[in-house]
Amino acid sequence: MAKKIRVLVADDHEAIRKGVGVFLEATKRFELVGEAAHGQECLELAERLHPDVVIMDITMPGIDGIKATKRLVSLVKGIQVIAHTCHDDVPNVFKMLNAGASAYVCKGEGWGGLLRAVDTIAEGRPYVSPGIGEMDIENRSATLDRVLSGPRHLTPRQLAVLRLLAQGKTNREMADELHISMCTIERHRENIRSRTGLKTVAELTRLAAEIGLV
Amino acid sequence: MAKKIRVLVADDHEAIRKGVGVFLEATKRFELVGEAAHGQECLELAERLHPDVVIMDITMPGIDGIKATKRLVSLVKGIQVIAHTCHDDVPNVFKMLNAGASAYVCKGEGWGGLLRAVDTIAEGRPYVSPGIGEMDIENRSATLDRVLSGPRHLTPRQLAVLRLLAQGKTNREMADELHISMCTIERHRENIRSRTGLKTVAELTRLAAEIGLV
DNA sequence: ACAAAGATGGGTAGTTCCACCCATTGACGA
DNA sequence: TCGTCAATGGGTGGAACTACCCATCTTTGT
Repeated sequence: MAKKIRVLVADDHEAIRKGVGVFLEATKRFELVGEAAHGQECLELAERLHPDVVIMDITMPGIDGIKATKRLVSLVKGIQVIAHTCHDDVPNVFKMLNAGASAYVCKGEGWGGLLRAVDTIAEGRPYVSPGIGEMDIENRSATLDRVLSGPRHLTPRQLAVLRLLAQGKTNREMADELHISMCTIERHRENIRSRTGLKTVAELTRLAAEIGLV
Repeated sequence: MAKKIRVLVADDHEAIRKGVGVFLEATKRFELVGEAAHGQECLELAERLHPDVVIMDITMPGIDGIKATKRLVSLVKGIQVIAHTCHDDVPNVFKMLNAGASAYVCKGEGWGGLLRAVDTIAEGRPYVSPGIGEMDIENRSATLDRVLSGPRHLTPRQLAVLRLLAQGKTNREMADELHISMCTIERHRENIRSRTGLKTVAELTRLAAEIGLV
């Protein structure tokens, strides 16, 4: 077997870090080179240790996983980031992938998910846990590409509004649920319309269904 | 082999009748006992010849296939009706099945579909061409049952409006497409709302998707 | 023959949404 | 630093939809 893959784990829960560490060592294929409890520590360790892969949580005190990922990919050449969190909603998946992560593994998937993720990105392909919005990063449709990347992509906030809209919520209900004013909801809907070219609720609902928001 | 199954064909296109006839005779399992070009002729022949199975088109001059089926099943004891048409929309499927048809075969399926239909209904089970709204008459969901049967079922016209609604059409566009006034469209939507309990376009769109209308 | 149900058409008042316009704030990258 | 973009909040006029009311006509089943 070739040289072990050097891994850095960033998670604010010690139990998770230790668990991942035990798993990694048990496979004999990985080497745990460091642990970080927050984004700042993660950046420092990564710069000093130059790991091959960083397993990154999203919710961490201070610099969160999304910001840390953005900085990591421009800071450490060739580093691979695996998002490993319990947030299984689509907006967070894409925030992490857009930030530069190569994989997204739901904690609920267990250790096997991490192993598959590492294997997959080692082949240069992105990986997303099965069951997240029924979406496969490799088989995503042209619609998915159009909506979630490129110049006319939808922002996370817009996706959140689209999801609520597809659930049948009115502007008033969406405003209450997102704790913002109705004016802002209409603004988001306006932007969604101009970017997707779809104006009726029915069309937007089917779009939401296509990309796995409902 | 047991006695041949006696078949009556009702279709306003002669080419279809002859084609079905040739196919039936070729199998050595069926006997073509008569041909009808419209509903009235079909009823008369069926009453006189007492066939085992009637292969019935929907669009026929005078008495159409749906009316003819309703009368046939109460007129000729134990007769089986196979709907055989090019209308592959769900409302027509259910109109025929509710009228008393035992099977629904799309003409696009070819002769093999008819053969499978006869085999299936010979075992006492209903048959519907695969690919029609992705719906299996045996595995239909609770939603499908609720919407298409019972005291709160949707009428064919209401299903038509629901389908157009789910496609993103406005009331005016639906009115033009169905050649009725906007007032009637609103009336249908009102009835759909009261029967399903769903009031937003998003909810109705998802319902339409569930039952295979889109 | 009669009742029930479906389909058709109309009116009116109120609510919601659409399509434009305007602005400020914060974060990020060139 | 400066420009861009996302997110926030606001206004205004018109279009669309909702929730009620009313009716006639046909078909269907009893």
